Amino acid sequence: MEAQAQMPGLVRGEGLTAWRQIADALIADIATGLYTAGQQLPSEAALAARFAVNRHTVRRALAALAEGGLVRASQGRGTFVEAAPLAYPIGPRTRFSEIVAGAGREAWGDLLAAATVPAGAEQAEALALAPGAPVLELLTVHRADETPLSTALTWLPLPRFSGFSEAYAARGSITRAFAACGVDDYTRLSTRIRARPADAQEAERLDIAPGRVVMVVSSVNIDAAGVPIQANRTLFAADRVELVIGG
Amino acid sequence: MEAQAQMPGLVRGEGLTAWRQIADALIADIATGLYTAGQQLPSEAALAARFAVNRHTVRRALAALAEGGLVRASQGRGTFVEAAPLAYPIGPRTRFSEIVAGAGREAWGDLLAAATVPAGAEQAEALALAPGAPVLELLTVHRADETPLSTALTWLPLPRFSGFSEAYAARGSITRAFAACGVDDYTRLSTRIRARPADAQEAERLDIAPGRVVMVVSSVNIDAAGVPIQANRTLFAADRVELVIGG
DNA sequence: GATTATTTGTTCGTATGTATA
DNA sequence: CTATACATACGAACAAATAAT
Repeated sequence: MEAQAQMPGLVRGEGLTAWRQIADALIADIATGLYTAGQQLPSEAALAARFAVNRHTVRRALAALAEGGLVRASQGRGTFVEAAPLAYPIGPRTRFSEIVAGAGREAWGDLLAAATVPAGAEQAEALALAPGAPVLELLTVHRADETPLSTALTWLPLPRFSGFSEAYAARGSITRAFAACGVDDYTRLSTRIRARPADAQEAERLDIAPGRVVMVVSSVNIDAAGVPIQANRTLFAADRVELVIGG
Repeated sequence: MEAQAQMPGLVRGEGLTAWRQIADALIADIATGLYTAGQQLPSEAALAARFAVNRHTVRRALAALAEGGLVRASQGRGTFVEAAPLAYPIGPRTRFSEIVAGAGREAWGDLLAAATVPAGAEQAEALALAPGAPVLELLTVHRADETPLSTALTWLPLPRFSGFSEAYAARGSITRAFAACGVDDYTRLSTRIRARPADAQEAERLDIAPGRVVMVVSSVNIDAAGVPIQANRTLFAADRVELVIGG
């Protein structure tokens, strides 16, 4: 055993594991701004050389950072510093597009699928419909500057919102699609929040690793007359969003 | 093809998939109390026989229930009904003891540790103190009928709340401890919600497996005069609690 | 479009130290 | 004291995705 102290600050055999010290060093580098949000870290090979350890040891340290949502690895591209989580106010007038735009980022929603389905028990109750009544089900992904923040399943009562899919696909915003359907204003009636690991499909839609945590926000929106117009189950990537109430 | 309608209510080839109908039937069974929390469901084979479908179809239905947190499968043991999460309203007058009591369960908070520490940057800002000013730091666990629902780190400005630890330990409630310190009313100023896996210590305090998801709720409480009296970081076991806003 | 280089992801194998039964 | 399990670390090779040529 020799040549163990080639990297300043990396002390071997003193209780602190090598990967933990490397992780701390990288955390400090990010905190001090040496690496900034969106920036690519040096390759695993380069970091292994810098700290004079095996590439596996660097990978263990990077895994710890990824666990905390600080960085994200992308096969074939590199490892990148994640942006600080976006503060997402939840209230009676929650609007994804306005929140993202207010943070200086560009908002867009992609329509992945649309189908007419009979309302399940939960959706029927939320929308005050008979169970089995036809509703429009939309699967969407919502991005801020190309980064997916959330994915949602949305149910809309159907005779009324038959043209919603096309309006949403063209405008990329629930608010604007509602406006195109004659709904100028709407408010949030109720919100319920849970959290759990993402399954494989959800993870792919949000561009996160399977098993990472998502916050599940179930809500109901009503129009100015108090009629329920939208039941919603939105999954937020917990690493990228912080829900804010009041304040 | 024959013998496809042995189970009442299961209609094939009518838009509703078989697995969706089976899922709805099981949801109804759980809702009506046929299967109760903690109880083991019939085996997949038994359910396949009951609905006259292949076991794969039952598995698809059970996967949908597990997705929603209604049941949990355990390899080699069986599939069990999960306890319904406690609806936990988050608002300006959030009181743990009242919420739990309102659900017909007994609330109690245990004080695990108390210490006088210098305020960190975050706590100092929340409490409008100078960084490093002495604050009382409490580590608590909150139970409903012996089941831990949450664990919290609480910071209180110190000249004012020197007797808080003893008051809390004796009364098992933040609200009652505040009353003992002369604070008759307080309201929640702001709330921020994140979610992540629990580490080993947190998991032990909440009596959950390490890595299970916790919702991290950071809040600030103010007294009737608008003075910040408490900064708080509460971890909820995501399987046991559903946060509710408005409605 | 095809090729090549770069980068992360995965899986072997080996060795060592540490905590536990 | 021994045996077992687990975590840590190094080495090598290959697979898979991406970017540049």
